[in-house]
Amino acid sequence: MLTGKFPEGLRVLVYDEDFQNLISLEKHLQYFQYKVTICNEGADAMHMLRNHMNTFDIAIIEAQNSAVDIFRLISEIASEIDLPIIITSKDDSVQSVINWMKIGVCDYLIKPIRPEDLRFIFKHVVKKMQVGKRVESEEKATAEKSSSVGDSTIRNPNKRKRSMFIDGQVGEKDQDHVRDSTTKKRRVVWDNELKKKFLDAMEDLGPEAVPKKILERMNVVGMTRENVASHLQKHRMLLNRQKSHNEKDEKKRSLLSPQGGLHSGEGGSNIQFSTQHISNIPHQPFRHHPDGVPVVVSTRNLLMTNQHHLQTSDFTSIENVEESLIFTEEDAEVSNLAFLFTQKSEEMSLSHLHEPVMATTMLSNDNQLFPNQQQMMNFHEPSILHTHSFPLSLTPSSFLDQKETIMMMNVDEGLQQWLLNEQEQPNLTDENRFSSINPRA
DNA sequence: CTGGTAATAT
DNA sequence: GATATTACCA
Repeated sequence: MLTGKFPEGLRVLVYDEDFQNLISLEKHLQYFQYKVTICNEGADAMHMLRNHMNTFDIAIIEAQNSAVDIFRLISEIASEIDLPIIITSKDDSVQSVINWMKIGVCDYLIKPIRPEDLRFIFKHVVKKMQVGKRVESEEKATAEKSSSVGDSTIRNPNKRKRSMFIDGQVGEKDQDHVRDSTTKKRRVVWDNELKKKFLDAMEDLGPEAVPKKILERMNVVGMTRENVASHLQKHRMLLNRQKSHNEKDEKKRSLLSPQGGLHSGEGGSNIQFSTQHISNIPHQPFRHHPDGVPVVVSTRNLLMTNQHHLQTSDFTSIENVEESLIFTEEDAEVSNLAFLFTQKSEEMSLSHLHEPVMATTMLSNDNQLFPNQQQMMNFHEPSILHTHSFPLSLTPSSFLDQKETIMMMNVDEGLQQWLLNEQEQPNLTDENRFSSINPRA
């Protein structure tokens, strides 16, 4: 197998910070008939690998002993896409080699690199292929096993395309270069740039926006129709979620203010309880937490019950927060409250229904929660802090008539931090995502 | 064959 | 959790 002109044309991405090194590597690789792309910017290398998924068969990347970024980059690539990676480094310590091999690079070349080191780099591509082949035959075996049971519901026998190396020769006429060095398609990472292209295409196409056309308009090397379709599916689900949230907000608003005149403009900050009002309520189920900051949260069953029915499915990610924030576990509404605090701003603003709750929290607890008065004022519209804006027709007692529920919550430091930071940094950037990955020295 | 969608796998 | 893949339907 692997006859023909292999490894001629194998596509190699080379990253090295030193331009002279880069040129030298390129020259030698080309001498061995590799198709070389050079790059001396870490960010560029990352970009190429991520956004031009099926463009390379192997990557040779310089690991400067100092650059943690590179480690992160490689870790990321190694885990996200299935590409053989060779590290080049001046560091000839065993530990360094181990560290790199542990995260999945396939080889480690000590600088200075001899041309002979480069000549056989294709072996790693071959190795990957062999692994892929083995996986495939295993798959085939299990497939046969299961089909012998007679599963007539399986319509499409697995005809997935595999590496061109497998079951055949390489380097024949129309195969000017080797594609898909690995078994699987490389995973597309929809970074901001790709998302932007996608959204631009969507906008351009308007109602015509179907995977095929989006793909054309995006014009990203290596992207497939399936990739786009998958992302489109996700994109639509996001839109739906936002839409249904808005609808829910509408419902809540109408429940909050049947007469309609309650909210004054955007955000509809409507119901507020003053600390005084709350403390005047009889039968307060106050509880005390040893080291927690006591917070009185007031809400109405009417609203929360409604929300609960509509949003139960959104409560999947709150378990941890629930424990740390809330010690009144038995009440189902606790979850609703946790929800209010844990939703990302992108998905659900803290306006509408939530503001009253937040406002209550702050009012009853402003000193502890917002040691700095300025911060508190910045967090919410000042208007909601003015309990005097409370409409006469809706006195606290009228809320009590509608079944007032008071709960104690433990607001820990994490929540406070979140409250203070959320507006400034709603999301982690791509660059920060892997900040926890570090080489063990 | 292409697109949409839901379910499931990686 | 994000993407990929698959099944199935139009």
